Amino acid sequence: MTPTAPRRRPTITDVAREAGVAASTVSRAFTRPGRVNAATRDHVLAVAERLGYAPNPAAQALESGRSNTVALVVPDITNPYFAGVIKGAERAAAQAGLTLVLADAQENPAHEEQLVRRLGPAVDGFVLMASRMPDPVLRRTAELNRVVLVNRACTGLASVVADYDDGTRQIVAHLAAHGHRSFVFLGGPAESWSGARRWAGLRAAAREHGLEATRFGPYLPILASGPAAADAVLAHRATAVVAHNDMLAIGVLTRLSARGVAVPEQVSVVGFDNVFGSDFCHPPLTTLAERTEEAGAHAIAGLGQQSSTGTRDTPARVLPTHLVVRASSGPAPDGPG
Amino acid sequence: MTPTAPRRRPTITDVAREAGVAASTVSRAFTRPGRVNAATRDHVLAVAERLGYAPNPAAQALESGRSNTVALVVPDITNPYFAGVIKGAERAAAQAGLTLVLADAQENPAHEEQLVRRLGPAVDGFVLMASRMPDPVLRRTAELNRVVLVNRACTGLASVVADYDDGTRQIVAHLAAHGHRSFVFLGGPAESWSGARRWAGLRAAAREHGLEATRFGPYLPILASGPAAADAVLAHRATAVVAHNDMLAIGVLTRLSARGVAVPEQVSVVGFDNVFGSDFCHPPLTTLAERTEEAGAHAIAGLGQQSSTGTRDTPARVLPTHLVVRASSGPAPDGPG
DNA sequence: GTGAAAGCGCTAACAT
DNA sequence: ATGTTAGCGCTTTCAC
Repeated sequence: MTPTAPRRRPTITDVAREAGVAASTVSRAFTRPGRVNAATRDHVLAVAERLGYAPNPAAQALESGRSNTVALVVPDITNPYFAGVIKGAERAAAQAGLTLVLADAQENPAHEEQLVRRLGPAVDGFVLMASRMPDPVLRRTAELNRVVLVNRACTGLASVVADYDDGTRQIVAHLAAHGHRSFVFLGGPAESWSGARRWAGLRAAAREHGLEATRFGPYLPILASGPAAADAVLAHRATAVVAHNDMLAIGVLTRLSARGVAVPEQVSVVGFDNVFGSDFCHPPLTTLAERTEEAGAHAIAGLGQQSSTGTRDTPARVLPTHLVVRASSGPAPDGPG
Repeated sequence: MTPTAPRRRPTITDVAREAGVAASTVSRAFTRPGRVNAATRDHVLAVAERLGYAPNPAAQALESGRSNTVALVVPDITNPYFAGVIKGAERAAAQAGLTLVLADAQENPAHEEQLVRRLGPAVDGFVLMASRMPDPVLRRTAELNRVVLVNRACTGLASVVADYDDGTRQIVAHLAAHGHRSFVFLGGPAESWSGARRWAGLRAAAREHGLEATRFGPYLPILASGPAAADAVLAHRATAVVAHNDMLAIGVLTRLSARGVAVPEQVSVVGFDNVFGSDFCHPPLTTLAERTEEAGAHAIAGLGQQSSTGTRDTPARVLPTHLVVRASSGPAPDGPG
């Protein structure tokens, strides 16, 4: 049997009364320890500690207009792809003395918009990860908030993006080197900005290398889309397939294995993201890795820059990508290799 | 080139002036739409919309003492194990009109404590997932905040826990049915509450079934601990191994495969958590699944209950577990099966 | 049905 | 070095 509701939180006034000083002195003891007599300060801090006092962030924010809190909005917090970005952002935020709150847009632009509206007044800025909001909404959002986009671009807004042009070139070069003459791209959601960039890059690189590229889809970028995607690949008699992301790629691997198709002997499979699991699926997946932690850290830094310089004219930051070659890709069945 | 800092946020006063009414009317138009003339209300809301006004949560919270925000603190937000809990909590929170913020304790009790202290005044309550804070700290925290624990118990505090007693019994029964006479438990961090519960349950069930149980470790519950753990298992000539969690189990699988040990022919492997990846690792992992989404939802509900009833005397809630049998476990090499 | 005024917890002038 | 005062944006009596 525990007591009832939590007891009232001590306020700065409680501490002041208990310590026999004015509220402003208590405030100073916390925020400008130098500007108060050492003895007084120690006494005040001791009383505060005893009472379990902690400054109310809401009140602080109201006064200063700054909450020292930034929000990171991701499309789906349970998608392992975002783990790296979150980690990187967390570390950078902690280092900058900022509290990071995470919010999940639940793959829903409307929900994302509502989230930003609700959180907006309470935070100092947003990192919008792979935002699905349309450009105009994004721009309107940026009028009232500091914003940095990650893996999404929108003219006039700061962003951090992966170098898909180079990354897709690496993928196509890898396939071409193994004697593949064509490949199939399994596309993700139509509204996905990164999906569009990936396909555009693949197509351009294919042209450079004289490969034929075909797009299938769209597929939901999840394991469960594997069977449909894999069956389409088999029907097309493709020797190589590049999936929108690793989840889809792993789903394809599972289906191919179930249908007795050998990977990479009969079909090579390549994914994007290098997510958790891509190294221990069967066979381990060849995939394009991004510097996700760096992206998260840069995004937070970009936010900080906007605060200090008072401008948001941060150039779009492009982060390198690199192909992680594992066992799921190899020589084309009819190729020279 | 975009403008400089975000423009000042419109306040309730701006809307009031623009709409030609008093601030209190604007407030009512939002919070008690019934108590204001329909025409006035529509006009006010239209003006608010045009100005892009959104109520400042900090100010609302300051006044009412309630923020309609709850915090979910997890030890490591990138650990796929927590994904289900997060999803469940999110859904329940949204349904209850609460904003859910996520915070990452970074596997660090001190950081967790600091987080709770900072966030405490700004939220209506905490869901503490697998908290690593010592009991006394937990109790002190609960004096100032509404708290619900998930997969952690502490007398006097509300909690939602998985039924490890029954779950471990399922695991041991499964191994016994396959003719195993003993197994090795690969333990996780010493301070892990669930780790302790898992081992206690396994030991008790082993006694019931006449199996011999040995504990190794502690190991960090991550993939990278696999080699050390697997080698220990081989040196012990064990026929079955139960790992603290799936990450460790998958790490073990990888090492066993590298060392040419057949699973499950030579060694059966069982994990805990049924995480993302346990179904597509090689071989797919037998593991004890928890109802994680339900746990998250119950935790939020528990918080709501504490608010409405004004008491925190929520009974500990025990959620069933079930063994997902996949290809990593089978008959003992020398057994009857 | 609507407006005026007070106050939530805190900080930043401005005294002293 | 410390106390006093005003005000951040909002809600809530209390008048009208």
